[in-house]
Amino acid sequence: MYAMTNSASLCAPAARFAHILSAPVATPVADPLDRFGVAAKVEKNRTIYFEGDEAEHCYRVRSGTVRLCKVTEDGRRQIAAFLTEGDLFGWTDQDFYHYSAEAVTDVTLETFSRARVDEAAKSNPSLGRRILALLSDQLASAHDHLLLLGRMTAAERIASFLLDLERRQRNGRSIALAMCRKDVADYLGLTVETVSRTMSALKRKGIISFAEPETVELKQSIALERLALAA
Amino acid sequence: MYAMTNSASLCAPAARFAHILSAPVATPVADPLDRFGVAAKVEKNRTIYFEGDEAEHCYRVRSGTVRLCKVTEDGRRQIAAFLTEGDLFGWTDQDFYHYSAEAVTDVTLETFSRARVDEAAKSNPSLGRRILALLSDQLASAHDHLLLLGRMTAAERIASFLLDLERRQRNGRSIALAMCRKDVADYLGLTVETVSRTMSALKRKGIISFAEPETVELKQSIALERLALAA
DNA sequence: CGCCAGATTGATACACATCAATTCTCGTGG
DNA sequence: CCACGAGAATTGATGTGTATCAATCTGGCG
Repeated sequence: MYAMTNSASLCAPAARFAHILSAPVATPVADPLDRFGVAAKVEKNRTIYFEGDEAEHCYRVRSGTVRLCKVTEDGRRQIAAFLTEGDLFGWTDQDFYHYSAEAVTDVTLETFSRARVDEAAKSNPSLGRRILALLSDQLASAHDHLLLLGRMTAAERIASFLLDLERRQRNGRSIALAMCRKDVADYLGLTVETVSRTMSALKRKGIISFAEPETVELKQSIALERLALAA
Repeated sequence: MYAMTNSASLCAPAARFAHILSAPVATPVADPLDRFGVAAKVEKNRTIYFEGDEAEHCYRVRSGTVRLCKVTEDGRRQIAAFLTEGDLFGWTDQDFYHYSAEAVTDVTLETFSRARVDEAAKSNPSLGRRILALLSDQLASAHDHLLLLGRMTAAERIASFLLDLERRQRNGRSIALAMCRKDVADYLGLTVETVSRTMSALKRKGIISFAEPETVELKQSIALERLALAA
């Protein structure tokens, strides 16, 4: 286990995975990736790689949550995705990462050298396909996210977000938010205050409930779905 | 050649990166795609395929402009990308298209059967690479677009949009807008009125100029770039 | 206990949306 | 050639959703 705690460039291409926390990626049979992943740990709020770093590695999340984001000179931030167990990121075809990757919580990762992956893909076409499918999924999620940011109201954004989280973590009725309100806001293109107010409003209406900010229960998924009616 | 097969967001930085994974960059020789494309024409404002349709074909734009978009039940629309000559689209790995493709102008296309492409990719690994690079570029553009929609003001959005168009069509100083104001608005997450007002304001300040709505000249690119300072 | 960061709540401001006229462009037919 | 109509673009008046500014409130931790 190497502590990658000292930020700098640990590199991996900016790959934007499923919308939020994804779960799929089940690894039924021998996953070709299982062979050359190198484990790494990253502490909460450390940067895994910076936008613009040379893209030398790709990653898979073992545990914890990762965010992919961009920041403007004047500090505005947009989060493109939250990644969780099983999610791949950094799988770009370009020379430099297009997005920064940061640990939302303490995280354990598997890292893959691009050169090695590239090599492996030559002899194993199914690996190439796998990466293709990955990028394709990420692109689809990004497109949904565009609609959300360009055309949805605050309530609709929150509703979609919560439903998305629920879909990805099938732990009964209650959802664990690994990220703080600011992260949610930067993912949804809102401010913390608006996120907070909107969630309070949903709570007041009995559509959701929560005692601490990081554990939310969906009381009326139907109502939420009605709100999130998009696409 | 298709230096920018890329499509997604117009606010993306020019593709100035060489490829790592892929074959030597500048090999504009015999494109494997040239072999099995079937020509097709689509009239202005016709739909090429609908979101949710089975994804049976992939396309390359020969001439004209195509838009990729999503529409909600209540008619809100988000355009994810405008595509022009040389751009590829519809190259998903999923069974169904996740957005619609429509002709902004009269368009000529080359269509490729997915089955055939899949077949060809098996024997020709460089084709697989090519598609990978394509998706990777589209993803990068989509990420830029997320930042634009989530965190930029109307003026910044317009500025990025115009600069992006300029970058893509190197025809001297003046830019031809193939799309109407509504399309621009739906791409930028604004209303027609705001697009119109913002462009008028830029014109009043002498930063851009135009006699007809569809031909814009950038008088002070520097000022525009200052506005679009994002990323 | 007291500090501090994160979350919530309140008061107010503002950027953009909405509603509503014009104006402009262009195609069509008298 | 001009009147006419229709759709697109522009401009104006007004509304509103969310941002901004500013207090509290809360829970974890030294």
